[in-house]
Amino acid sequence: MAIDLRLMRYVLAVAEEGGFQRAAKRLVMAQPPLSRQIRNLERELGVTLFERRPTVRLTEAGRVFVESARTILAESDRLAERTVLASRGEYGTIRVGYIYSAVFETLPRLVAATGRSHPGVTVYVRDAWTPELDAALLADTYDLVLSRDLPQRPEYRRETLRRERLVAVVDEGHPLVRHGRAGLRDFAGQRFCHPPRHLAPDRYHFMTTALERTGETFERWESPIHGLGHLDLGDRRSFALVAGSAVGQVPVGTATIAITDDLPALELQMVWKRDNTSATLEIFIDNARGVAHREGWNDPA
Amino acid sequence: MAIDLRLMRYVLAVAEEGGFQRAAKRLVMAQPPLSRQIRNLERELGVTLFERRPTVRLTEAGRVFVESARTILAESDRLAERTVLASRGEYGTIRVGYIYSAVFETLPRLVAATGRSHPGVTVYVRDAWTPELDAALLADTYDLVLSRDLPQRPEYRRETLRRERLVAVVDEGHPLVRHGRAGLRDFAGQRFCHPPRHLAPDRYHFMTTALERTGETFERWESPIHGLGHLDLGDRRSFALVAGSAVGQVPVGTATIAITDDLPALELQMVWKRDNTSATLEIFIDNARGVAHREGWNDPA
DNA sequence: CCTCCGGATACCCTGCGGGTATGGCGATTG
DNA sequence: CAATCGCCATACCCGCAGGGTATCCGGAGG
Repeated sequence: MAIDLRLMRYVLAVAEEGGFQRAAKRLVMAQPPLSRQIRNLERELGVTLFERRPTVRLTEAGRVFVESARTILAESDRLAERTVLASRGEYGTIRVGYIYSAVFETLPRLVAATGRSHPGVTVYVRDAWTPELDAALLADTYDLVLSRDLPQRPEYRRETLRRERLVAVVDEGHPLVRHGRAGLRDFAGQRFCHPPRHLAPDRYHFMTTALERTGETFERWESPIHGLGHLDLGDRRSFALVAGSAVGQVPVGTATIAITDDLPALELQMVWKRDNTSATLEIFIDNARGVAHREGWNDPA
Repeated sequence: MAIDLRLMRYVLAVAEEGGFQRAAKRLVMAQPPLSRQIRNLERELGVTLFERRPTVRLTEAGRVFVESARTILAESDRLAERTVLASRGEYGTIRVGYIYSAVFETLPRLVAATGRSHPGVTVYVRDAWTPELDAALLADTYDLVLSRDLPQRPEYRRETLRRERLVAVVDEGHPLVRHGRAGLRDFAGQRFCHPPRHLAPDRYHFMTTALERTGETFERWESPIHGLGHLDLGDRRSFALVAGSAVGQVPVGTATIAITDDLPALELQMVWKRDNTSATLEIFIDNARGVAHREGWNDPA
């Protein structure tokens, strides 16, 4: 015979009530079977858990038993609760991969909203570049990905989460800063800084065609490192282009300038696999839709 | 009905074997009752734990259940084991208070020996001065105390653990260092540094009488702080007196000099309360006796 | 010495958990 | 496409673990 939760409850009741009769009352049962159960347990373990005379008190071994039993019982109580929550997707983990530019404002909002409405949901987040996100999503390493130009695949479902205008990031001493806004051609001849080209080819294409359409020429500089390396501008004739949600979040020493050109908006998309049936994922997606709606993420700003 | 450990084992078996028949086999039972138990559980929770067609697989909720169930089962397995160990004193906590001078060598040896022979025993240690140790022992805050001159009380049992000669601690540039040994009168006129007098009155008395018996006079300096403050000697005409086990353990910049006077040995005693029936305490005491015997702690060195 | 309180013992009985036989559904194969 | 096989579900039976009632016993208090 193995020790089961019932026996733990019995021992706990006797320990806490300090007597078999009171404990039996609390357990809504008669005293003799309770006494017998505990005696059987003691015989099986070969250990006395209670001194009974002159008064019922825990032995040292009893104290150890009670201590462990308490945590086990507490954990088992939560087991049922958690399982029910999990069936509705309200308990569990969702793994979200995202491109760097989502870290400024979009991702934190989503995580915060999910955490507030569903405290049992853990959102695991990790940044990466587009090719890595694609591979991870395919391999089911992530449940959902926030990206701009993930390849089209039949097994993917995608939804546009946010539309953003471009803004330029420049050194705070840059001559255009005081206007606050500028056209791309105002940057003619200056140095365009961008992230490693092979890590975000579509994005690179989007930006270079925008620059070419101005008819002007630009110097170029490709940052060798991931992340926000291309924002380390270094002088007053360099500029980078990022999504509008970065405004107010760029590194110290830099400033943002709104771009007035009539360009198609940058789209940030949520992408997940059609066959991913996780209810937690559903909840996260619904939440994201709600946030996008409330915050007006569909009108480029 | 509540979820009990048996059900957790069932779910776990089905999850790990990937089928009801194999799981039943592992559980040494027939398949139908197993299926029924799990279906009842699912009904009670109002949650499906397994997809059964086309193949038996865990649902999201099932994964959460299994995850929690694993830790609960592991913990319950340990419960019985720990309880049995505890009945022999081999699992539990013992709280040991000690005076600073035991920290050099004596206490670590005892803790290490106990940890090696009884991995389930946690030794909680705390240093303090004699009056504090006395109060804590009386109040059952500690189970055992290592001290030199605790008051005699009828409820205490005590045993001498170690006899030690005095050694002097001096700055490493002190003129007597190169001899390695000296009589107390060789320190005549120098500054005797000692811990706060009211915190170890008997020790203070022991040392001052030893100094007075030389017929010489000494300057005195009472450190205002606890701990090893009185070993912060500062010049080459100061000395402190400590128990011999401190040799090789004193702060950098200081050195020890053996004292050749024929003085009564310093006794380090274990003291505990007669009515403390903790089996863990017994084990610790037996261990300490063993270490003292093996290390020859009874002949002053 | 008696009483009373509380745990232990003796004995009964019910229902839960497990067994056997069999049905049903989906996938695989000639 | 039919037949077969694998595997889980259903139906029904049974034994015993666990709970109930009645009673005994030991120690503390008056």
